[in-house]
Amino acid sequence: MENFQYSNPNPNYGATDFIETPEFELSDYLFPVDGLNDDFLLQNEMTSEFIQSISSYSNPAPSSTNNIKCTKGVKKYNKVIAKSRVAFRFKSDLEVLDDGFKWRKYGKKMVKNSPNPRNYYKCSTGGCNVKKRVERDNDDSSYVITTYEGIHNHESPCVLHFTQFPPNIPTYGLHNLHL
DNA sequence: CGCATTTGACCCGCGC
DNA sequence: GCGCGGGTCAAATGCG
Repeated sequence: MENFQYSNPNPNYGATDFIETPEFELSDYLFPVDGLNDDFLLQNEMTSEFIQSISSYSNPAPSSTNNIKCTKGVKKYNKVIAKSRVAFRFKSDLEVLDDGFKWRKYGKKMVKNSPNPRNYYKCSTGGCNVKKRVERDNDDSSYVITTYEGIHNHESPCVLHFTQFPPNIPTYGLHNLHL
Protein backbone atom coordinates (compact mmCIF):
# COMPACT_ATOMS: atom_id res chain seq x y z
CA MET A 1 0.00 0.00 0.00
CA GLU A 2 2.84 2.35 0.67
CA ASN A 3 4.20 2.45 -2.83
CA PHE A 4 2.99 2.12 -6.37
CA GLN A 5 4.67 0.40 -9.21
CA TYR A 6 3.71 0.35 -12.80
CA SER A 7 3.79 -2.75 -14.92
CA ASN A 8 2.85 -3.02 -18.54
CA PRO A 9 -0.46 -4.87 -18.86
CA ASN A 10 0.70 -6.33 -22.14
CA PRO A 11 0.59 -10.10 -21.64
CA ASN A 12 3.99 -10.31 -23.25
CA TYR A 13 5.35 -8.90 -20.07
CA GLY A 14 5.41 -11.12 -17.02
CA ALA A 15 3.18 -10.20 -14.14
CA THR A 16 6.17 -9.18 -12.13
CA ASP A 17 7.98 -7.29 -14.87
CA PHE A 18 7.78 -3.77 -13.60
CA ILE A 19 8.97 -1.07 -15.90
CA GLU A 20 11.11 1.47 -14.18
CA THR A 21 12.85 3.01 -17.12
CA PRO A 22 13.23 6.78 -17.22
CA GLU A 23 11.14 6.85 -20.37
CA PHE A 24 8.14 5.27 -18.79
CA GLU A 25 7.59 5.67 -15.14
CA LEU A 26 4.73 6.44 -12.86
CA SER A 27 5.76 9.74 -11.42
CA ASP A 28 2.66 11.14 -9.78
CA TYR A 29 -0.88 10.13 -9.38
CA LEU A 30 -3.86 12.09 -8.32
CA PHE A 31 -7.01 11.08 -6.62
CA PRO A 32 -10.20 12.97 -6.06
CA VAL A 33 -10.33 14.57 -2.63
CA ASP A 34 -13.81 13.14 -2.45
CA GLY A 35 -15.42 10.97 -5.07
CA LEU A 36 -18.13 13.58 -5.57
CA ASN A 37 -15.75 16.48 -5.86
CA ASP A 38 -14.17 17.65 -9.07
CA ASP A 39 -11.06 18.86 -7.35
CA PHE A 40 -8.04 16.67 -7.30
CA LEU A 41 -5.62 16.28 -4.49
CA LEU A 42 -2.08 15.72 -5.58
CA GLN A 43 -0.77 12.96 -3.44
CA ASN A 44 2.53 11.24 -3.26
CA GLU A 45 0.81 8.19 -2.01
CA MET A 46 -2.67 6.82 -1.89
CA THR A 47 -3.83 7.53 1.60
CA SER A 48 -5.35 4.86 3.75
CA GLU A 49 -8.19 7.29 4.43
CA PHE A 50 -9.13 7.23 0.76
CA ILE A 51 -8.98 3.44 0.65
CA GLN A 52 -11.13 3.21 3.72
CA SER A 53 -13.65 5.74 2.46
CA ILE A 54 -14.17 3.79 -0.75
CA SER A 55 -14.23 0.50 1.09
CA SER A 56 -16.86 1.79 3.47
CA TYR A 57 -19.07 2.68 0.50
CA SER A 58 -18.81 -0.73 -1.07
CA ASN A 59 -18.89 -2.62 2.18
CA PRO A 60 -21.22 -0.91 4.58
CA ALA A 61 -20.90 -2.76 7.80
CA PRO A 62 -23.56 -5.47 7.84
CA SER A 63 -25.98 -4.59 10.53
CA SER A 64 -29.41 -6.05 11.05
CA THR A 65 -30.34 -2.94 12.98
CA ASN A 66 -29.23 -0.43 10.38
CA ASN A 67 -30.34 -1.51 6.91
CA ILE A 68 -31.05 2.05 5.88
CA LYS A 69 -27.48 2.99 6.42
CA CYS A 70 -26.31 0.04 4.35
CA THR A 71 -28.54 1.07 1.43
CA LYS A 72 -27.23 4.59 1.63
CA GLY A 73 -23.72 3.29 1.60
CA VAL A 74 -24.31 1.28 -1.57
CA LYS A 75 -26.03 4.20 -3.26
CA LYS A 76 -23.28 6.56 -2.37
CA TYR A 77 -20.71 4.06 -3.55
CA ASN A 78 -22.47 3.70 -6.89
CA LYS A 79 -22.55 7.47 -7.24
CA VAL A 80 -18.91 7.75 -6.33
CA ILE A 81 -17.69 5.18 -8.81
CA ALA A 82 -19.86 6.61 -11.60
CA LYS A 83 -18.27 10.02 -11.20
CA SER A 84 -14.93 9.11 -9.81
CA ARG A 85 -11.94 10.33 -11.66
CA VAL A 86 -8.34 9.54 -11.29
CA ALA A 87 -5.41 11.05 -13.11
CA PHE A 88 -2.01 9.57 -13.75
CA ARG A 89 1.05 11.37 -14.97
CA PHE A 90 3.52 9.32 -16.94
CA LYS A 91 6.76 10.13 -18.61
CA SER A 92 6.19 8.70 -22.04
CA ASP A 93 6.92 9.37 -25.65
CA LEU A 94 3.65 7.74 -26.60
CA GLU A 95 0.33 9.51 -26.27
CA VAL A 96 -1.66 6.36 -25.84
CA LEU A 97 -0.82 3.85 -23.14
CA ASP A 98 -1.95 0.31 -23.68
CA ASP A 99 -3.95 -0.21 -20.54
CA GLY A 100 -5.62 -3.35 -21.88
CA PHE A 101 -8.91 -1.69 -22.80
CA LYS A 102 -10.18 -0.74 -26.22
CA TRP A 103 -10.80 2.98 -26.57
CA ARG A 104 -12.56 4.97 -29.26
CA LYS A 105 -11.47 8.53 -29.75
CA TYR A 106 -14.38 10.94 -29.90
CA GLY A 107 -12.91 14.39 -29.49
CA LYS A 108 -9.89 16.57 -29.49
CA LYS A 109 -9.64 20.04 -28.06
CA MET A 110 -7.06 22.70 -27.57
CA VAL A 111 -7.21 23.80 -23.97
CA LYS A 112 -6.44 27.27 -22.77
CA ASN A 113 -3.00 27.94 -21.32
CA SER A 114 -1.60 24.85 -22.91
CA PRO A 115 0.08 24.38 -26.28
CA ASN A 116 -1.00 20.76 -26.33
CA PRO A 117 -4.35 19.33 -27.37
CA ARG A 118 -6.48 17.22 -25.09
CA ASN A 119 -7.84 13.99 -26.49
CA TYR A 120 -11.07 12.35 -25.43
CA TYR A 121 -11.69 8.61 -25.47
CA LYS A 122 -14.58 6.34 -24.59
CA CYS A 123 -14.35 2.69 -23.73
CA SER A 124 -15.61 0.95 -26.85
CA THR A 125 -17.07 -2.00 -24.95
CA GLY A 126 -20.84 -1.91 -25.27
CA GLY A 127 -22.66 -0.49 -22.28
CA CYS A 128 -19.46 0.68 -20.63
CA ASN A 129 -19.43 4.44 -20.20
CA VAL A 130 -15.91 4.89 -18.97
CA LYS A 131 -14.10 7.85 -20.46
CA LYS A 132 -10.55 8.99 -20.41
CA ARG A 133 -8.72 12.16 -21.34
CA VAL A 134 -5.15 12.24 -22.50
CA GLU A 135 -3.03 15.35 -22.69
CA ARG A 136 0.57 16.37 -22.40
CA ASP A 137 1.79 18.21 -19.37
CA ASN A 138 2.10 21.83 -20.39
CA ASP A 139 5.07 22.31 -18.09
CA ASP A 140 7.02 19.31 -19.27
CA SER A 141 5.76 17.94 -22.55
CA SER A 142 7.66 14.71 -22.04
CA TYR A 143 4.94 13.78 -19.56
CA VAL A 144 1.50 12.51 -20.43
CA ILE A 145 -1.46 12.99 -18.13
CA THR A 146 -4.19 10.38 -18.43
CA THR A 147 -7.45 10.94 -16.59
CA TYR A 148 -9.94 8.11 -16.18
CA GLU A 149 -13.57 8.79 -15.36
CA GLY A 150 -15.87 6.02 -14.19
CA ILE A 151 -15.35 2.36 -13.53
CA HIS A 152 -15.48 -0.33 -16.18
CA ASN A 153 -18.50 -2.59 -15.92
CA HIS A 154 -16.51 -5.44 -17.41
CA GLU A 155 -13.12 -7.01 -17.13
CA SER A 156 -10.20 -5.97 -19.21
CA PRO A 157 -10.06 -8.09 -22.35
CA CYS A 158 -6.47 -9.17 -21.85
CA VAL A 159 -5.27 -8.70 -18.30
CA LEU A 160 -7.40 -10.95 -16.15
CA HIS A 161 -4.34 -12.22 -14.37
CA PHE A 162 -3.42 -8.70 -13.36
CA THR A 163 -6.37 -8.21 -11.07
CA GLN A 164 -4.47 -7.85 -7.87
CA PHE A 165 -6.60 -5.11 -6.41
CA PRO A 166 -8.45 -5.80 -3.24
CA PRO A 167 -12.08 -6.43 -4.19
CA ASN A 168 -13.27 -3.15 -2.75
CA ILE A 169 -10.91 -0.90 -4.63
CA PRO A 170 -11.99 0.35 -8.03
CA THR A 171 -9.29 -0.40 -10.55
CA TYR A 172 -10.08 2.30 -13.10
CA GLY A 173 -8.89 -0.23 -15.61
CA LEU A 174 -5.44 0.05 -14.18
CA HIS A 175 -4.73 -3.49 -13.22
CA ASN A 176 -1.11 -2.65 -13.45
CA LEU A 177 -1.02 -0.84 -10.14
CA HIS A 178 -0.06 -3.16 -7.34
CA LEU A 179 -1.23 -2.20 -3.91
C1' DC B 1 -16.63 -1.53 -47.79
C1' DG B 2 -16.67 -1.23 -42.87
C1' DC B 3 -14.84 0.85 -39.15
C1' DA B 4 -12.01 4.23 -36.55
C1' DT B 5 -10.39 8.86 -36.55
C1' DT B 6 -10.61 13.69 -37.56
C1' DT B 7 -12.42 18.06 -36.88
C1' DG B 8 -15.62 21.90 -37.00
C1' DA B 9 -20.10 22.59 -35.04
C1' DC B 10 -22.90 22.34 -31.34
C1' DC B 11 -24.15 22.20 -26.42
C1' DC B 12 -24.01 23.46 -21.70
C1' DG B 13 -22.56 25.30 -17.35
C1' DC B 14 -20.54 29.13 -15.18
C1' DG B 15 -19.04 33.81 -14.20
C1' DC B 16 -19.74 38.46 -15.13
C1' DG C 1 -28.32 37.48 -21.22
C1' DC C 2 -23.97 36.91 -23.18
C1' DG C 3 -19.47 35.23 -23.95
C1' DC C 4 -16.07 31.92 -22.86
C1' DG C 5 -14.16 27.46 -22.12
C1' DG C 6 -14.55 22.65 -21.84
C1' DG C 7 -16.92 18.52 -23.39
C1' DT C 8 -19.47 15.92 -27.01
C1' DC C 9 -21.58 15.01 -31.53
C1' DA C 10 -21.55 13.62 -36.06
C1' DA C 11 -20.46 14.18 -40.99
C1' DA C 12 -16.45 13.82 -43.61
C1' DT C 13 -12.32 11.62 -44.22
C1' DG C 14 -8.82 8.10 -43.95
C1' DC C 15 -7.24 3.51 -43.71
C1' DG C 16 -7.18 -1.59 -43.47
